[in-house]
Amino acid sequence: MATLSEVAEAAGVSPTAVSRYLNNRIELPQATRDRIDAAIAKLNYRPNLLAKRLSTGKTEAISLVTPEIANPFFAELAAAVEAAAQQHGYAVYMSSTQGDRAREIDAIQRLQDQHVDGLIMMTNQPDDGTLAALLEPHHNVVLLDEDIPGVPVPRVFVENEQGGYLATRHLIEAGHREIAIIGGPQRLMSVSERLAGFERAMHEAELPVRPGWVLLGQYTRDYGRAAAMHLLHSAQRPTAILACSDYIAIGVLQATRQAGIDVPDGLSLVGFDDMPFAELVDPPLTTIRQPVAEMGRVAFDRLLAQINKTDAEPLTRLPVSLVIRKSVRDIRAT
Amino acid sequence: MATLSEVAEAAGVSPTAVSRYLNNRIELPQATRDRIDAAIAKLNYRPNLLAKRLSTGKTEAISLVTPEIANPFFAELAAAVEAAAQQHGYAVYMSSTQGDRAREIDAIQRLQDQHVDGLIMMTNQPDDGTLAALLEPHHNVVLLDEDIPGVPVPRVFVENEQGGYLATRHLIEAGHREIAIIGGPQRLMSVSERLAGFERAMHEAELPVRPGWVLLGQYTRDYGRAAAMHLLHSAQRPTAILACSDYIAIGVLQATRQAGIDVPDGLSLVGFDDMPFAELVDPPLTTIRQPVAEMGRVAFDRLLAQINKTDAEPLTRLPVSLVIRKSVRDIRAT
DNA sequence: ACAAATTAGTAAAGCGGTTTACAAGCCGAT
DNA sequence: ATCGGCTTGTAAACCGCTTTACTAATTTGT
Repeated sequence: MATLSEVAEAAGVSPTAVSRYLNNRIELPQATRDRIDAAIAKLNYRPNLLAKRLSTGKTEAISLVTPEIANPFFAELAAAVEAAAQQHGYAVYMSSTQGDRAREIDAIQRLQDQHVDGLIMMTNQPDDGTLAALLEPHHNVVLLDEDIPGVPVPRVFVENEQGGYLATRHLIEAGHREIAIIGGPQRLMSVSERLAGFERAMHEAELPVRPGWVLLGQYTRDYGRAAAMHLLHSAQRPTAILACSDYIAIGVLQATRQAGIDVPDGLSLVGFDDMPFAELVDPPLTTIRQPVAEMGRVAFDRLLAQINKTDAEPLTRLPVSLVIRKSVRDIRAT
Repeated sequence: MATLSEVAEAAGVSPTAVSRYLNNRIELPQATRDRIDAAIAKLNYRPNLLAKRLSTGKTEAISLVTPEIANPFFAELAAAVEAAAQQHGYAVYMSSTQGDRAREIDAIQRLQDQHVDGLIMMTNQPDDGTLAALLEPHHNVVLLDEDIPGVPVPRVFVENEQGGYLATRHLIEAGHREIAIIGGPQRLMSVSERLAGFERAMHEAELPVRPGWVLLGQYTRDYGRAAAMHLLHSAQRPTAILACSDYIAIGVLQATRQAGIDVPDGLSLVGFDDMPFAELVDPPLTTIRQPVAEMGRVAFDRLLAQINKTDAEPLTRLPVSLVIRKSVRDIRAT
């Protein structure tokens, strides 16, 4: 592997000249440039990244922390971030934390250790302050999808409240009055916001929000199934359920199957996220779509701005939209 | 950020001593060790990875190249690789190539540039020799899931032939005799192997393989739909289809819906991969399961062996299994 | 024609570790 | 008393690039 000095020698100039030429920090006459180019070609020179990094302190890499890369939602997000990063010449270092706090801390550590220039952080569990404290001294971080309160960095979220509102409105407009909501961990921002949207729509329609019909637990299929089971076996059953994630919705669907209830005829259901499988399940799921690709792109843009010390928008809210499929039945006709 | 020299000074020893102590290349008396440890703690010293990497030429990172990280199959594989890498202290750089040859080359380039210590390569399009030539000089590479012929590196594949065989046998045992197969690009190893398994089962049962019922195109939903459309509209229709991927199977399902044919009553269907959505679709898909997590783990193990110059198994074939759900109907009873 | 300004570079000091080669001090054995 | 061999280190080169500070040669302005 040829080095810069070897190239310089072959071209009859100093290493400095070659370095500066390659980094566009000097204007050289055509003749000199040709000699250098020739030397580079002849030696098949490629700059040693490791050396460059040590010298500049920049890594041209960012870290992407997701709870679980195998989850299609995060995988899509990761793909979008990676595409944006690639365009700007950044490599992406991935880590799935599996909801493990230690791994999240690890990832932040790597930022401290100059392993990467920046960090896009997604988490799916409430922070007890640990993460916030660790993140506090860093500016080159972006929070994506879910909040970690008290960290002075840009955030990229979706209009969760609006999503909850749209979904609930859709149910109400289909004639539903007995609506339950199943969501993830109560302390998660996305959950409380979606719930707020639900409540706004209910109040607007002068419908009561029954405490027993607000079930907050986990963003998982299992929780969705358990919660739905509970609802379906209680004395009074809702006619519709708003699931705060498509995973939860899938769980609900399992429960209805088990209970012998048809969706949408016996129960209407709206999901959240529009995961790739949402249109494949039976029935195809009416759900709230998040602009996943855009979230990834915007998150990277914000991070790049932070890395370059340009001021980034502190909070970006991306719009959601209702995707109507077949899991909601209009019961006004009845 | 404190440096090694500062630690050395604070501990009253030379930088060499500290470096060697930290890397377990020297035995020091307790007193000295305590002084060094105290200095490290006091200065909150963390070794600079960039410097270490330049010095040692090792990066403690590997690169994972997938066609498309948003695809759940690759995402799961990536998750498994990442988990294994994490355990051994390796970071993982991800790149999705989107089937773009230039991006694949890019990734190999990064290996050459010592960006990473090793490379796990997945591709989903036949190689014209370009990749093979680029990969040839490298030993620290592992090919996963799909072959690139002529590269002298370890490979980790599944028993594709056996998968094709199992799926076909299952259909034959359910009484099917008119079986079509829809697969990905003909030149892809996985395709030809799965086809070979199909043919073996057919021959064994003394059933003819009709050329018009072997449709090889893309591993996509769209191709699956188009191919199924074609089959369903021809004069003679198969009673069963073997789809060489679950994506293709989904496409087939779309086509049957459009054509008003019920699965499994009007047509039996077996998929391949057992993607997460396979059990969620309607009807739940009978399919061939690949041991995704194990594939990722084994691939990393092989790569690690290569990096450490221990000889790795040149070819590993992981077993597949049939997962019976509801997309195949036994027509013998008819 | 001569100073000033520009052009076309260079030498050398980092960046923060690792590693090779070498050495002082001390001990036990001869 | 001396030799060899451990123990406990150290000095300095090196990894390959970037960058600051500087200069010789050439052009421009007057």
